[in-house]
Amino acid sequence: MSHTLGVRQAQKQKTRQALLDAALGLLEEQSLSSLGLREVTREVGVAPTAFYRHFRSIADLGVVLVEEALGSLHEMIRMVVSATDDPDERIASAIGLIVGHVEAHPAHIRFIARERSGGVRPVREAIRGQLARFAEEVKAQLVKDPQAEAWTDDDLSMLASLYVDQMLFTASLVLEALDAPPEERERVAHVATRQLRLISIGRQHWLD
Amino acid sequence: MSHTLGVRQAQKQKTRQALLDAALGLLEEQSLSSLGLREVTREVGVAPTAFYRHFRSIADLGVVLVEEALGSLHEMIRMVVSATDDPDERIASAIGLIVGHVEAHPAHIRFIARERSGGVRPVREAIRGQLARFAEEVKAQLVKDPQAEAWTDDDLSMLASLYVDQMLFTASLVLEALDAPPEERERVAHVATRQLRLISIGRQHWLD
DNA sequence: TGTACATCAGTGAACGCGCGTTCACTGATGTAC
DNA sequence: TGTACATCAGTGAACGCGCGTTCACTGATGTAC
Repeated sequence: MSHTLGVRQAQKQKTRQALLDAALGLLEEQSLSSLGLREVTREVGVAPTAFYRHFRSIADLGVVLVEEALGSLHEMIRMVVSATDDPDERIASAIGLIVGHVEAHPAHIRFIARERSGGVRPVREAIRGQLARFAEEVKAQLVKDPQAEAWTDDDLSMLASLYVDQMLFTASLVLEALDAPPEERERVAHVATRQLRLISIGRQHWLD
Repeated sequence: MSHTLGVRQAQKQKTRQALLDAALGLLEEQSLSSLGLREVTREVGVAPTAFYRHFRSIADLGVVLVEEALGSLHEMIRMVVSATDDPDERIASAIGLIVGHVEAHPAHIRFIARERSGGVRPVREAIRGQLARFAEEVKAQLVKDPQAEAWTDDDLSMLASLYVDQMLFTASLVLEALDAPPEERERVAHVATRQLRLISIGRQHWLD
């Protein structure tokens, strides 16, 4: 068990992860630019100075959180796009995956939605970069679809980024309704489904 | 000239507006939750305590900024929706209006995009409320369209909120490209145009 | 028009507080022989 | 296996600083007669 990591390294990793988790928890109620280093260490129960053994600054920690949060999203997007061929089934499965993902990682989604245009530049840029990578990935999937044969490269990029943004937007809708009564949550899922369907219909008739 | 407002009231309004303008300027580089009261008064050149003659807190000032920023957006959305009948012309005019608006009020747009999911609850809620009002307004316009006759009420609401979100999203795309070279700005406008067109096509075939 | 008093936007000193960062330290873990 | 030394994650005291908020104030503007 300890043949890969010494006790010391393992403990260090544990503290580092505790700092990340504490920060993410505190960010449910505030944004990164107002999060204090002492707040985070207090939550974890270590001295403020211990922070510097792991991160240069709060902004630095924020960039790591971006990677953590979007790593899990990555996996979800792959599943969404590689679903069945029938458009309505694909949409239903996408909504289901998004709802499941938001329920499993609400704090990650909130963090990304909030800091995407937040006040900390390196974090904003890390998010933008990752979302661009997602769009490329989605585009690579779209290319495989026979429906896409006659599409220009630019139009495929446009469609891919529209999908990525719509997905993130749907995720924040779902997030807002997380603590709402079930009928409100169903309404949100229903609206999101039809928004995706409208985009899907536009896609089918794009070349008419 | 002073039959409606005394010299004292006029001066007070001027200081108040200066505080709002200074705050908006400072918010180009940070988010509301990290903006300090002393920062704002320093920028204006008044004593920190003067702030309290106009606002209870920074969050309070933020809510006023929301009204100011979305007041001007209001007007723009009305113009966008009430454009000509031809879909492509309508889209071109919408993009033109959005670009013009972003160029005229970049700080307002940045503020709304940033604080829409930012860390200050009352501000977030003020924005959400105003955007819901926009969606209703757009829906009222959509109802007048003969194309919409057979649409259900729910689907019209869905389409209206999709339009509002897409418009805000387009505005933030344009904002990001504001200082970019002209070819990048054209590319953004082009992508935004085709995204709106795809939605428009989906709308035309919704009932097929 | 002139005078006497009331209002109130903006002032400036003072406060207690929590912040980020520095520094020399400690003591458990790791390594070499 | 045992010993002697090196490493380094986490500590705790100390610092200077800017923050939000309080308070009694000042002096120009407003009002009543």
